[in-house]
Amino acid sequence: MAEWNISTPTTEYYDHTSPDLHKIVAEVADTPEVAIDTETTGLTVWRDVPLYWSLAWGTRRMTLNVSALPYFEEVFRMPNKRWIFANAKYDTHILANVGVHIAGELADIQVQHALLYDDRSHSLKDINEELFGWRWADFQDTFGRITKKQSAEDRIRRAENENFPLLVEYAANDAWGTLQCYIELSKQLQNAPTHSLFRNSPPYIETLWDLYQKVEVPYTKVLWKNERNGVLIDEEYIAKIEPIARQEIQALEKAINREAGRVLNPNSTKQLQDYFFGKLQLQPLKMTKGGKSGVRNPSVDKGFLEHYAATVPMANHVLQHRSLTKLYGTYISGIKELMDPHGRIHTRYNQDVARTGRLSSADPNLQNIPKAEKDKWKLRGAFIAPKDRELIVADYEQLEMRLLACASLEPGMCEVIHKGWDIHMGNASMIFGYPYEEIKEAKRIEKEVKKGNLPENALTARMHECLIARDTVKTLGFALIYGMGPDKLARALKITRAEAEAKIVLFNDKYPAIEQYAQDAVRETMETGYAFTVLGRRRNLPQIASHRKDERMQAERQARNTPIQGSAADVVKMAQLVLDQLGLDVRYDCHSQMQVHDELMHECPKEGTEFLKAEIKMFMECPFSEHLAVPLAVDAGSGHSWLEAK
DNA sequence: TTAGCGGGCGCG
DNA sequence: AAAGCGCGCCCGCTAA
Repeated sequence: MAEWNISTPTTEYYDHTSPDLHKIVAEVADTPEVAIDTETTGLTVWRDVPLYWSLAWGTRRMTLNVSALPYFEEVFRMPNKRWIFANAKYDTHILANVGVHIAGELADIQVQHALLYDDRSHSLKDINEELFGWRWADFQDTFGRITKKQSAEDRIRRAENENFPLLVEYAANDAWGTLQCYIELSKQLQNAPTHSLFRNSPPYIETLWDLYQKVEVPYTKVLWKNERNGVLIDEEYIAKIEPIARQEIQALEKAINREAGRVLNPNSTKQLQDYFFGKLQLQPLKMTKGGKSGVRNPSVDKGFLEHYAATVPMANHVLQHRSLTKLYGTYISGIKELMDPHGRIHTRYNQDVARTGRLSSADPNLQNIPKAEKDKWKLRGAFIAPKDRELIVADYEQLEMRLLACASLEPGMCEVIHKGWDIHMGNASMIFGYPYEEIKEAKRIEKEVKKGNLPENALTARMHECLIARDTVKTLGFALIYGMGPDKLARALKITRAEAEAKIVLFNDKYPAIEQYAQDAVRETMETGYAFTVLGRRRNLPQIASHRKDERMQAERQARNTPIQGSAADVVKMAQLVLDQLGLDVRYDCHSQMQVHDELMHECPKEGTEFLKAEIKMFMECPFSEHLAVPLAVDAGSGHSWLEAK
């Protein structure tokens, strides 16, 4: 009858009154690997609690009432157990909310699945369908849709009364499906050989199982701690900005309506297109992609608006309106709902979404908060340390460039790094021939002029040339390895296409190993089907053999980029693991609370700041040190807020 | 009323 | 003919 390739034993049910409960507790205590899942009041990790939970091992599957949870407390404290989850961080937050802390290992089938099949969905139900052809009704189909009026708790409570067996079956399916996936995916990981991007690679990664078990499993707990700690938000700071921001936005909207002579919503792409290209008959600079319908329209993006900002008042107004409303919606009016009762926000770090192995961050996304230079309200100033504590912010200096040097072994670039030169100034010197000291001096003078300590004319024409060379080479480096075309490069550098092409030729002439690396990366991906990182993480790129040229070219650019971006992610990940293993939290009350790709933020007692800053810097610089052709460098600062610490 | 998509844009 | 990569969020628009 069943179409799926999986058996589903009869489901057991227990609560605190079940006479056999002590037997189950004893059995779980004797079982080394147990799958577990929770059904909860909602999805907010710092607030919601379990209502039911389910277990599966061997041929047993059961749903338990939350009232049975306390009887397992000792079992959860046992250190040598492996608890198998689908999205381990979520369930362990929910359990921690009722005082249950898991000492054993946190296995996660979503993380496993992401290592093997980076380009597919990693949700529990999708994985089961993919592996076994087994799909059971999801939460919504079982309990009804969660809306503003009907919470997850409401839905489950109703099922409790109306169709209890259905609830019991649903919860047990989740744990059972998780267990079956774990068994299958573990096998597949063990049978998946991999290798490092570098020949002199870390020797401890031979299969994807090694990567999973040695890196990703402990990393889940590190992320859990980061999420749990959260970051303190200065509520007064936000409250002070809010009315000012709202007023500025309203003033701009008034100006826009006056200019248009009617009500014009500046957030509407369509209305803007009508205005600029219909009413004003402006010349489009480029077209949008067209999307599903394939209808390409003239773009009203930032580039277009900036082009007309000086001559068309509306363009200038819309430009300002965009940057203000973006910040307001996301970080001023939006952030309050995400704060816990102690004023902290708890972002979710997603370990299995970015194809390169990077993290992503959501609710809120802490990885795209504006930099201070661009942000008139200085939102980073709202991220603070509590009284008597301090924030330490440490970030890698040009991590991707250093890894590119390692991957390409380009002698010029390696030399620049070994000399301890600033990478972009050094590269500019190597490629355009200006003496390094002269570029450095030009940069110094520029800084003084900007500060107002020196007059404008302190910057000579020659110095100006030096600075242009430095900016050019910085853009060139990123552009070329990732496959940017000469057209876009010309636009980025504000030069002609012919000039851009000449600069590309010069760059490749002086740094030939860079383009060689890129070609090797593409060739390896064509041969193996994968792009590899330093830890042997691999990204499936089947489109590299596509007969469609645009698809193939995109895959080629991804094949160039992934080893660098992914290896950078590996480095930071290893650094976080090392810092966690040092036990800075238990030994010095110093807690990691944020990762922004190449930057880590810790919160510590004020008096420990200087020591801990040095400690963090040292251990961030050490991952893979014996395997890399050039050293890594970390810049660490501290302060009361994110703004001050940088 | 809601879901999904696309445009646009912030970060590294 | 045209070509950086990787994310998440806001908004408007459209379909159901």
